[in-house]
Amino acid sequence: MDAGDGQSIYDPHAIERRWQEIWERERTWEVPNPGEPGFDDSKPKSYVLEMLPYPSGEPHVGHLKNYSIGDALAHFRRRNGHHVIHPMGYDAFGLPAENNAIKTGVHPREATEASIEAYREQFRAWGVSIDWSREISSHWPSYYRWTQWLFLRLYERGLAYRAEAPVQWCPVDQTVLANEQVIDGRCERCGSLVESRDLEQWFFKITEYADRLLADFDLLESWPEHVITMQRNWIGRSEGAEVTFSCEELGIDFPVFTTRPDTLFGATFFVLAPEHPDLERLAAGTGREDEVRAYIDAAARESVEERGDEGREKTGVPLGRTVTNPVNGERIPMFVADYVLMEYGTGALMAVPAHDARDHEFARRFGIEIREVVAGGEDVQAEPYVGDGPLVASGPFDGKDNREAYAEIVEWLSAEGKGGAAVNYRLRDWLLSRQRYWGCPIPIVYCERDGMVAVPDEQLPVELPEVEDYAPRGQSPLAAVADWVNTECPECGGPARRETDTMDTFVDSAWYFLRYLDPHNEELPFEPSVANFWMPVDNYIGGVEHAILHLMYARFFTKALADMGMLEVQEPFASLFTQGMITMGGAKMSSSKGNTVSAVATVERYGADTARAYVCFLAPPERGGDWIPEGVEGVHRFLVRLWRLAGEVAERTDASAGGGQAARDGAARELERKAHWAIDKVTHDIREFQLHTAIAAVMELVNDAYRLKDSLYDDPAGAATLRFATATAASLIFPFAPHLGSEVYESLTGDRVWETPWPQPDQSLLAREEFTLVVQVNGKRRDQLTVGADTPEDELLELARTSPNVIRHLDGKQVVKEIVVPGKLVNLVVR
RNA sequence: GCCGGAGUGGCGGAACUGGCAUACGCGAUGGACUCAAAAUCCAUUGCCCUUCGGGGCGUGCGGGUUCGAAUCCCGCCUCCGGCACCA
Repeated sequence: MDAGDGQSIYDPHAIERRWQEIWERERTWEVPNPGEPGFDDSKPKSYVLEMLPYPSGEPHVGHLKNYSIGDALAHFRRRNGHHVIHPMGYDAFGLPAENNAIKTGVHPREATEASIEAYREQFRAWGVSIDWSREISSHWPSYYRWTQWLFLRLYERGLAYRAEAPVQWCPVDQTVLANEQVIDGRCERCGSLVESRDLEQWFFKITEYADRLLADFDLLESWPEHVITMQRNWIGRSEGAEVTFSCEELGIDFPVFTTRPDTLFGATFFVLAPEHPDLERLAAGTGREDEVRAYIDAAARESVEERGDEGREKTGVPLGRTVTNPVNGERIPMFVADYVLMEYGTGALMAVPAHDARDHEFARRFGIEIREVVAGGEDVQAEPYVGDGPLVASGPFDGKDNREAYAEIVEWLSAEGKGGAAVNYRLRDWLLSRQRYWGCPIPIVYCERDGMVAVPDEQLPVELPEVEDYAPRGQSPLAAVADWVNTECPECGGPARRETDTMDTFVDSAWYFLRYLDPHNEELPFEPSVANFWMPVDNYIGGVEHAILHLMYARFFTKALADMGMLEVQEPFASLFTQGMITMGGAKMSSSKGNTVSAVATVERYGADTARAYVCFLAPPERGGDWIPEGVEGVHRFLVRLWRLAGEVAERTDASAGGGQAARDGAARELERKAHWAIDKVTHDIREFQLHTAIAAVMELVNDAYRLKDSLYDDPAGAATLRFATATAASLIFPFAPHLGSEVYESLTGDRVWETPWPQPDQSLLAREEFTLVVQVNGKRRDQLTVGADTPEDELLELARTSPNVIRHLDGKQVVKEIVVPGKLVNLVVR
């Protein structure tokens, strides 16, 4: 370690190993639950959580960034006197491991556990301050036992149900997908075009919570506005009316949802979705059966993307039937058309071509009447008019403003029993069953006598059996495991078959943050009193890609648990921080492009401290940033500078000398002020997640120390200040470079930095003694003067007026206005 | 199409409530050290003009408010993200 000139070389690996061993041996980051030894009632709690990783291969720089941000915050909170819980786990179930198993024959458990080991090793090598006593993994029976338990609680409450529904099917992965997992009509995982199928599936009734999921945004402390907006759009609440049209020939009522009850008199046709269950009945006896059936079949064969393409021409087939418009008794023709979605509203709609673009297009194509009922458009025959105006051709409502008429028509409908106000959501129930192996088994059996029966709690977990063949065949590979599938009915003891579908992995991750709080509980998923102490998560940190799915599912579970009396909070995550993605050469990193940066290699080359500090420094953390190899060098150089400075200061100054009382002036005063400025700045910036400027502030402090150090060594007060400034730099960089921070701090103070309270700035040193007065003439800077902070306004003005540079610009003109901003500038306005 | 977000040097970016635009880092240039190089340290670095005092222009574009605008208002342009036949 000795370079021969009395200076030791910065050897990150040796330093990092040393501190990691101490933290591991002393279990430094373990935190007790209330009532356990070491728990201190007087401390506030802080739950700092990064999204748990999906273990695949080894961690990449995105993980490094995620956990570096979270760890910085965890350290900051601890040193500010909080009990900080900072746990780690693995989202271990899921398709990639299973697809890999199909390809290689390696059991998904084996591949996953090898990967978990790689992650664990990296987290240790990075020096992340994790409470390892709380580690969990979603594929452990001790974890998924409680996933199943929670499923059963939801089942009991009718929040988990089985139903046949048109679902989105991925033909490659041979499984259904949740609505949220279909991106642009393609499977989120494999990219293949998604098909529609009618299947019996398990759902969670998240729609029952739609209103609360919207309303409770108000309870959040700090979430990015755009994430809230995305969720709000996803839930897609629409207010409108339900209106019943009836087909008198067959005696069937067809309620429809509309957001425009004011245009009811303009309905000139009626459309059903191709999946509508009444189509067969409607077509029967009209002579159009074949044509209708052919259309339905064609629609079913189409991919979701093809069908959803907005640009394509409208298609449809007349049904040869009519329904009656309740407001005017008019009989209008019925059609089946694929622009109507079965999943939204009632799967049927009233078409008002004059005032809706889609209906307009369809009407033009099929030669249906386009009847204007809201005046104000140019020519509704050519272009639909969607704006406001007085009603026309609307019977008793003629001449009324359409918005006014809206309310009156809804009232009329409800008085007549023909409908009323209604709300609809874009949000669909959460389809959670998957026809795949590597997931949490659904704890249900089917008995010939008793039908669908829940597995009793004491028989949980329903363990995932071993299989030889993971290939999906349209049903779960579990269906082939005869001695697992065939079981006894818990009610009658008779023969029964197990549910062979497994759960979507998003179920596993919808509650994991609660299991961390009480990970060894064998009676319950968590003890409510313990959870109520730690919850909510104070800071949740992760990628924006989870802005909708995971976050909404976790919110839903939290609300359901609150309704069961197991939680007091309504929202799991008080503050959310979404980090931006690190790119390489401006492009997303991917192994196929060959532009990935290995976190492991970076840590091996520069040490964890450099790698961690760099990912926090390269850009504002919420924004993405491009990985620049020279930038890593720059941060490394800074850490080396701090290291060398500390070595020199430790050697040339005396720890006992100086104290804090000696009078400081000149350079010592300047450096002392800078140190307090840095404390203030870093404290503020960490709170604001401005980690890059926090690190920049420490860089400034170190730069100033370098600039001033040679003038400080000879004087005891100066030497003490230099020592203080260097130790302060170590203390402030500790959240980002914990090993170096610990090492330098200890060498200068003999103390462990993480046991040292976060420094407080001396307010009296933050106030400036003098400042640079900017003098402007007509808003243009003409001079700058260094003046005392307490200089009175009239003196500032006088200084400004007499500045030679200013006089040059005043020359003969008349000063019409003088503006003085204390502590900043003087502006003379001349004419 | 609808809903968000962002445009600042050669590059990543900074600027708390309108008050020195470009902190910090990268890159570049010059110098010191060295036989030399690397490393390190020091200096310079928005563009244009300059008699070296300084002057002009500069935060996507065009207007406006103000003593003063990167910041506020109006109208555009571009890029990124989300949703997208949701009645």
